[in-house]
Amino acid sequence: MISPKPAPDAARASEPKQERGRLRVAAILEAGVAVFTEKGYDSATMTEIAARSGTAIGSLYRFFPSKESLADALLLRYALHVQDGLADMARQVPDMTFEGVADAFVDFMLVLQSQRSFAVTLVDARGGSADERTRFRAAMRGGIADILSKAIPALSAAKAKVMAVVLLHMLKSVVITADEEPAMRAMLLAEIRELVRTYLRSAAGKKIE
Amino acid sequence: MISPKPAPDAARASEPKQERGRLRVAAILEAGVAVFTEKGYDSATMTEIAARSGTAIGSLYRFFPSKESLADALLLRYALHVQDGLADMARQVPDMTFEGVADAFVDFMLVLQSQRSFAVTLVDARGGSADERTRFRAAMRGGIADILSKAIPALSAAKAKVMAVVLLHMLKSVVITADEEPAMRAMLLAEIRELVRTYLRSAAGKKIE
Amino acid sequence: MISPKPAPDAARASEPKQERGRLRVAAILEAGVAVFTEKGYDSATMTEIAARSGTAIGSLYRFFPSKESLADALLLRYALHVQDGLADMARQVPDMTFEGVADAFVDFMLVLQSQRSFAVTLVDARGGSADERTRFRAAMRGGIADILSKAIPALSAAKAKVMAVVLLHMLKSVVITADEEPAMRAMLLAEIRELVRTYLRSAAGKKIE
Amino acid sequence: MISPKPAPDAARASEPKQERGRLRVAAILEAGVAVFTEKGYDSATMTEIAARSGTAIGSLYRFFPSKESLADALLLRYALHVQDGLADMARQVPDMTFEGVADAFVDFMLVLQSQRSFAVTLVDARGGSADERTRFRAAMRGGIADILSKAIPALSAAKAKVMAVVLLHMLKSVVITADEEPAMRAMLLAEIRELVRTYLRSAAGKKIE
DNA sequence: AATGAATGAGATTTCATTCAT
DNA sequence: CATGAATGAAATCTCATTCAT
Repeated sequence: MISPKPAPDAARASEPKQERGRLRVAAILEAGVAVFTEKGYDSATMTEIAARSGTAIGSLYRFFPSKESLADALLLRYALHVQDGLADMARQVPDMTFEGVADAFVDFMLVLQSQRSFAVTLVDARGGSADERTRFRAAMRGGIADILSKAIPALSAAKAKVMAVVLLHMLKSVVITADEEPAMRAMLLAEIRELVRTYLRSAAGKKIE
Repeated sequence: MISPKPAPDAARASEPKQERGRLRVAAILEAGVAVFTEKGYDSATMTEIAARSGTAIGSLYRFFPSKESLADALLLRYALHVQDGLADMARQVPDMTFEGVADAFVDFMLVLQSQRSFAVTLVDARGGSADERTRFRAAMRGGIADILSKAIPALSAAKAKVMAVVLLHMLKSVVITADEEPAMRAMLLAEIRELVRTYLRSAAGKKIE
Repeated sequence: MISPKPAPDAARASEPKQERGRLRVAAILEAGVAVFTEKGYDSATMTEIAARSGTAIGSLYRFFPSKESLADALLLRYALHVQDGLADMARQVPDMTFEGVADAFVDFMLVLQSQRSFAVTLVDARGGSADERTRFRAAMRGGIADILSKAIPALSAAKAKVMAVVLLHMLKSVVITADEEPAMRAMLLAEIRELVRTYLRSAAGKKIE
Repeated sequence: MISPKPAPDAARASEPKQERGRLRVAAILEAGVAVFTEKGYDSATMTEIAARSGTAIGSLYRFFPSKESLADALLLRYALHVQDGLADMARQVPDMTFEGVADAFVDFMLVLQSQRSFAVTLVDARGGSADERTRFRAAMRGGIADILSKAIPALSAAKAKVMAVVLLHMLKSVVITADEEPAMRAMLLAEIRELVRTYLRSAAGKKIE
């Protein structure tokens, strides 16, 4: 993340260039999301990403010196976005019931996926460097474990971590329901929602009582 | 990497008519599983599969006239194997408790995955023809729904189908635990096992009481 | 050797936008003429055309995204050239005798063939798309019929068309004489010239007297 | 041409084998004609020829050790057939008018082509060895020149040879008309027939009077 | 002798990446 | 800096021909 604040009254001479660059990068990232999502990492081509973002291939490579680096950047951006969301959620947990937390998890995935489901593609397939993928996974798990700890104070750190992994996997199914027929999808979401509630409840029950 | 489109072709060009041919095909299938698992569908290359199975590239194409046909054949073989396993399980359900059924599901996935986890790769990514993938998914869902219906007779067919989808997704996490460190893996498996039990129990409870 | 089917594509992927590109394309076209002429469509290889034009194979495919598209482009270029020549000839017909017209036809073929005799190869064999070949043939026939109508005004349109087909075929022999020994070739050309004259004369005579 | 006459009362023990071989070869030749005609020399595959003739690929190679040798054999067989026909024609020439001879030429091509038009493919393209092709052409030219000499006794040998080349080329158009629509084809054949008559007549006139 | 499995050079085509303009 | 032409390794697939059974 490049800090976006120049001195407010600095000379504007070089500003437009930077501004243009930022727009260009944004366009590339959007195109990258679109193409990776549609085609998968391997079948996506840098040429198409360049074309869709209205960028010359040479310019694309100026900003992202390799296909992998572009995937990494997308993953990072997505990770930050997810972390934000999870942090928000963590702050609201104290005022929520188990059911509320469970629903919040499912809703959170629904929001994410409506924005970009490509993360599944990139994280679960081989997009980007293994490092970046690992980091991303760790961040998500950490965020979820944190929320779980807050929602169920009796939980040990270890248990929270284990539950986070399982919960994260369960939540992925939310994204996958997008491929189902609408009627089926509705039933699936209801079922998943119920299962997450059950999961949290039972975890709390076991530990608490 | 988009491959030059092959005409839609049968899963297999010609059944081998000699013993030699059968051995060759077996070797190719094993190598196919290995390479698809390691690299994913797109990144796997026919050249590598040929090399690993000690087969000349031309011979590989004699039996599997396209990359897609090889993926389809693997998927089909795996599907048959899974169906067998689920059918076996269905027969034993009458004598089992909920806990027993839940454990059987998890154990079943453990057995499968120790054999070949590539199905996840091939089914969830873009391996093989969409048809074959759809058929495979339907078969798995059907088999699981069947077992659920037998284990919880009060279940409606529709509810069983929905649960099968959710359960199948949960069980996939069993395969994925293979990437975790041994200690973590053990804890995850225990957790998943418990969750599956909880899921079955709550489904039964809701319908029954 | 059947090539993996390409999607039907435009004759040219992208017009070159720089001077360099234009030179490259010219070099490729020349090499294409040479190789197609020597080897025929099927036996000609893109690799050889690239090598002979001093072009990397990837660059060749940048301009002509398939072997067929290259053949089509060559055919089109040749067709335009031929149409020009026939149009020129049509303009001069009013001032010519039958003998003059006959000789002009033969000379026209001699000029064409000294430039590139590959068209016979590409049109009569299976070069390029069937569409392009058909269009080419129609253009040639039309041009010749036009001249015949002008040279022999009494000719019906239908008769002119039939004669054009026959005449065109006869004129092809001019190209083929290139393979004969010089002495033989001279005699053949004289003979063909005489035959074409006879043909025109007899067509005129029949209709006129 | 293998002489087909064994001693009439020789032991029959080995006969069936030879007989089988002859049938096999005949089947291969027919399949060869069909496939070469449909696909052209390059695109025809030995595998398809083997399949269509009900022969194992290994057996095909026992009789014809290369694709070229098969093409040569076909060409040779065709040449003999053509020579026979031309020899027949030569014998009948003394009793014929110019018009009769001209028509006989055209009819002869019609008969040939209805049998196998593949010769054009094989001779004009690159099928078989250059040697065989040259020999074939020479034979046809010789046969035609011979007939011309008989039909027009005043013709010098050299002139007959030249005329044979031109005439042969003209006659090829008969074969090519097969691709035209029926109505057009009829008109073309009539036109060609007339042109051949005119050619012979003018040749006779010039030399005689 | 017959069969068909096996071979591997070579063809077309793609695409990440570099580099001249 | 931007542009897009150029590069070439590598992938998929074919087929004439050989060789083990």
